[in-house]
Amino acid sequence: MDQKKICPRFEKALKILNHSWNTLLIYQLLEGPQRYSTIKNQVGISSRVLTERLKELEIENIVKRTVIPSTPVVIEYELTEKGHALAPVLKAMEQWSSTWVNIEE
Amino acid sequence: MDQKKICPRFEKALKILNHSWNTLLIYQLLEGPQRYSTIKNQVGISSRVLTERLKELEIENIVKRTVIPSTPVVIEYELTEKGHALAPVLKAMEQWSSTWVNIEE
DNA sequence: GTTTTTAACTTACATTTCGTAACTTAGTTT
DNA sequence: AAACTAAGTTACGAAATGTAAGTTAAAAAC
Repeated sequence: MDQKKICPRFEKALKILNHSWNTLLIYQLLEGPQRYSTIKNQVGISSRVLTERLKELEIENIVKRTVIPSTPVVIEYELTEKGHALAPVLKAMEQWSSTWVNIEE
Repeated sequence: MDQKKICPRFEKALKILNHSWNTLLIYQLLEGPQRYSTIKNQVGISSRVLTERLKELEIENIVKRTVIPSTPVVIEYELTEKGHALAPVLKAMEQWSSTWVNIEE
C-alpha cells in the first residue's frame, strides 16, 4: 500500500542537492576555483555551516580541497568532474527561474 | 569587496527548490494529480511538514489544491503549469544521479 | 623578541526547523 | 449514539542553523 519506488541513487542525489546551501555553493564554484573566504563573502553563508558543507561536498567527491602553503595558508576549493557534471541541473534551474519566478508582489 | 551578484530570481528559485522535501514532492506530483494521503505514504513525509510544504508550493503557484466534496472530503494536489515546467530540472538531476551517484561505499 | 596580522577554521550558545505521535473536525455509515 | 475516514493541527523533544567570539600558526611589523 505504501511504497517508496523512488530510485535510491536519485534519492541520494536529492539529499545532497537539497541540503541547504549546497546548490548555491556548487553554483558559485562553477565560476572556477575559489578560496574559502571568497566563497563565504560571495554566498553569504556562516563559516560554521560553510566548513560543514564543503566537507560534505568533498566526501561526496563533488568538491576538491587544495592547501596552498603560503602565509597565512590559503585553501582553494574547486569542483571535481562529478561536480562540473551538475552544470546542466543548475542551468535548468536558471532557465526555469528566468521564465517563471518573479520577485514583485 | 563582498558582492552577491546572484540573480534574485535564481536565488528565489533555489530557496524554494532547496527547501527540504519540495523537490521530492514535485517529483512525486509529476506522476499526476494525487491526494494528500497518497503523497504522504509515497514520499514518507510527516503530515505536519507535508501540510506546510504543500501550502508553500501552493502560494508559489507550483501546486494547485482541489477539494473534492465526497465523504469524507478528499483533497487533490496537482502541479500547475509553473510546476510542470520544473520537469527538466528533475530530469537533469535524475540524469546526473544515474551517471555519478553510487550508493555502495 | 614581542606584538600584530591573516586565513581558515572551531566553539558556545540562542533561535529555528523538524519529526513523532496524539488529537480534531465534519460528514456518513453502522 | 458510536464508529469511521481524510485531511489536517497541536504539543513537544530533537536536530539543524545563525551569530559572534575564540583558536592556530607563521611571518611581517615594530
